[in-house]
Parts: sequence; structure tokens; C-alpha cells
Amino acid sequence: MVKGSVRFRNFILGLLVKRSMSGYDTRRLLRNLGGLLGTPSFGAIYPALHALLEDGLVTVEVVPHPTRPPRKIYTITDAGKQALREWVAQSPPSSTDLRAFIMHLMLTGDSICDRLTAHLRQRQEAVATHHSDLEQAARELGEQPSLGELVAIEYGLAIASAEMAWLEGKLAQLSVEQPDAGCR
Amino acid sequence: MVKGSVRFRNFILGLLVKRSMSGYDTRRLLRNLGGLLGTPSFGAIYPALHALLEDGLVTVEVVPHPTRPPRKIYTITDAGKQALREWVAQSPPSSTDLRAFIMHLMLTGDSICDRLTAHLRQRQEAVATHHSDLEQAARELGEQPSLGELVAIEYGLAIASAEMAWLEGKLAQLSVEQPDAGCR
DNA sequence: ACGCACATGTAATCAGTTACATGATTCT
DNA sequence: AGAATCATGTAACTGATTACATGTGCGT
Repeated sequence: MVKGSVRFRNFILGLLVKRSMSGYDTRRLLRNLGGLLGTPSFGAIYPALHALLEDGLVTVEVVPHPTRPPRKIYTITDAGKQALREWVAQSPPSSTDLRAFIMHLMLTGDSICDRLTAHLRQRQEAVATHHSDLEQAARELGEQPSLGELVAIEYGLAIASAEMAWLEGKLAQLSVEQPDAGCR
Repeated sequence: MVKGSVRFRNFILGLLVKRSMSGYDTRRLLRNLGGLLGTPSFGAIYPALHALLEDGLVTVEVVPHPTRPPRKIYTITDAGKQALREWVAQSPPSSTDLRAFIMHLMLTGDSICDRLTAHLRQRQEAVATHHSDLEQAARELGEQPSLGELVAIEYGLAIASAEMAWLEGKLAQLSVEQPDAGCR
């Protein structure tokens, strides 16, 4: 009867690294992020927060309010930071999950550990694989493909190419700016 | 006790437009497409197929095999084509769902209806909105954003830009190649 | 010998959304 | 007046995955 996935709980936990906030705040933050990390409902957020609390990964401070329901400000604990560090370290060996990748980007390079370039390279590999999968698919389409099919594959290919280009550029940029990459 | 979502059933139905095939085949096809349309499991595929059959949107031909379980080849019916046509017509008024968009691309321009440019324009709008949402988020990040946060937003922005560029190019190309757009 | 591709199907379980309850305050 | 924002929470439901049952043939 665990609430939510490990992945989801760590997403929420990841948001709390930057600053303490309420469940309501996490939702707003995620929406403000343009859905880059998804747009979960309260029915997912609150239970996840309760689970984190139960596991001692966060603490609550109840800020009462005269009229509205009291705000519950959640703060990540040392155990929580440790758990996140572990999650970031062991997690996506070859991530095809865009959101998990973005979350990892946000956490690495910040207070967790400077593995930014490592994650970018991993993503590079995953996208390259995806790209060649699509090329393969395009080739196998062979027999009288419809306009729609062609355009769809093209579309996927274009996005993958753009991702690869960006990743390459960013990696080059980072290697110039801070050649001292590696874990503290 | 309906099996699967309308969206998912239509995905499967959409694959059958091009050629008749078994449940096993649909799964392979989707994987070959590099996960562009997702990688559903048999536990989702078979029930969806049964539901389509019950609704008369597909027919089955059981091809027995001496040793292995018989293959069940599903073929879309006229009613199925009609249902798909309707789904494509009414569906995502402003799709933020990449997969649904790709499925629409595949269906339009083929045997369904030539609404390709309309769908591309709709997508263009959705991506533009997403892009400006991210720019807003970047601005609001304000206070001492971490390297990771910056990179994550940049990444989202880069992909959105690439999508917009591709969409613009493709629309220009289509308007030259076939100015006679519009539904038959 | 062992696993993988072929091929279908069901049951248990999970992870999430939707809908509801509660209730004051501010915008239109 | 009516809608939206603030704020938390639970219960019912849905849509999917995972794991299992069943069994042959082929590659290494």
C-alpha cells in the first residue's frame, strides 16, 4: 500500500532540495515549468508527501492560517538528500524517459553532485539509439508509405537530430567553461 | 468494464488501416517505430483488440498453425474506418500530447482525410505556447538558479524551438507541393 | 543446455486521475 | 453574482504494467 512510484516521490523530493514548500506549491511550480516534468494532480502529490514524511525524508512545519486550512511546509532532511543522491547515482543507466532526464539535469550540477556532463553523455547515447531506430523504421517502411507516415517519421527524426545537436553543443561549452568536471 | 482508453484503441485501429495484422505484430511495429507511439504491453493490446472486435470495428481471421498458437489476423472494417475518421476529426483541438499528434500525422494524409496542414498548424500553436511558458519559467527562476535548473530549461527551450522550426519548414514545403489542401 | 522469438491470453497489482468534501477571499 | 485562487485531503475509479500460464522451434 505504498503511495506513488519511487520515481514520482523523488521528483517531489527533488523540488524540495531548492527550497521548502507546500504540496500546493509543488503543483504550481510544476505547472510553471511548462509541464516539463509533468503536471500531477493533488491526488498524487499529497499521498507522496505523506509517504516521504513517513520515511523521514522530509519534515513538516504546520503554518496555521486564521481562515484558510493551515499550510504544511515540507523540508527535505539529510536522509532525504542522501536518498536523492543515491537515486540520481544509480538511476537511468540509459534513460529513454525525458522527464526523468530533466529531473536529473536539475539535480546534478546543483547541490547533489556534479555529474552533469555524465548525464548529458548518457542522454546523447540514448537519443542516438532512438535516432537510428527511426532511420531503420524509415527504411523498413519501404512499400508505398503514405505521406502521413513519412512526415511522422521525419518529425521524430528532426526532433532527435535537434536534441543531439544541442547536447553536443552544450557538452562542448561545458568542457570549456569548467574542465574540472567530476564529483566533489 | 471497457478495455483500454478510446485513445489507445484508436492507436491500434490506426495501425490496422495500413495493413491487417495480429496483436503480436502491432507490438513489434510499435517497437520498430522507436517508441514514437509508445511501447504498450500485451496486457493492453489484446484486450483492446477484443473490444474493437466486439464493437465491430475490426474482424478476425484465425490462421491456425500446426505447432504454435493460431495467429489472429485483425482487419479494420468500414465501421472501423468511419470511427477513426471521426476520432481524427474531433480529436485534439490543442494537442499537447506528442504521441496523439504523431498518430494523427500518420492517419491524415493517408486514407483518412487530408487535414495534414491543419494538424501541423495546431501543433505549431501548442508548441509555441509551451515555448513561451518555458520562457516565463526561466524568467521567474530569477534568484540564484542552479546550473542544473538553467540547463534543464534551456534544454526544453531548445527542443521546442527545433519543433517550431521544423513545423514551419514543413508547412512551407507542403504549401508549395500541394496547394490544393483541404478535405476531399 | 539455455534463452529467445513466436503467439495468445488472464489475473493481480500498481500508479495515477477524477470527483468529491470543506471553506474563506479576491477578481471580473 | 459567479468564478478563480488558495489549501488540504480521501475514495472511487481507470488504464496500464507485471507476472503468470502454455507450448514449439531455432540459434549458440
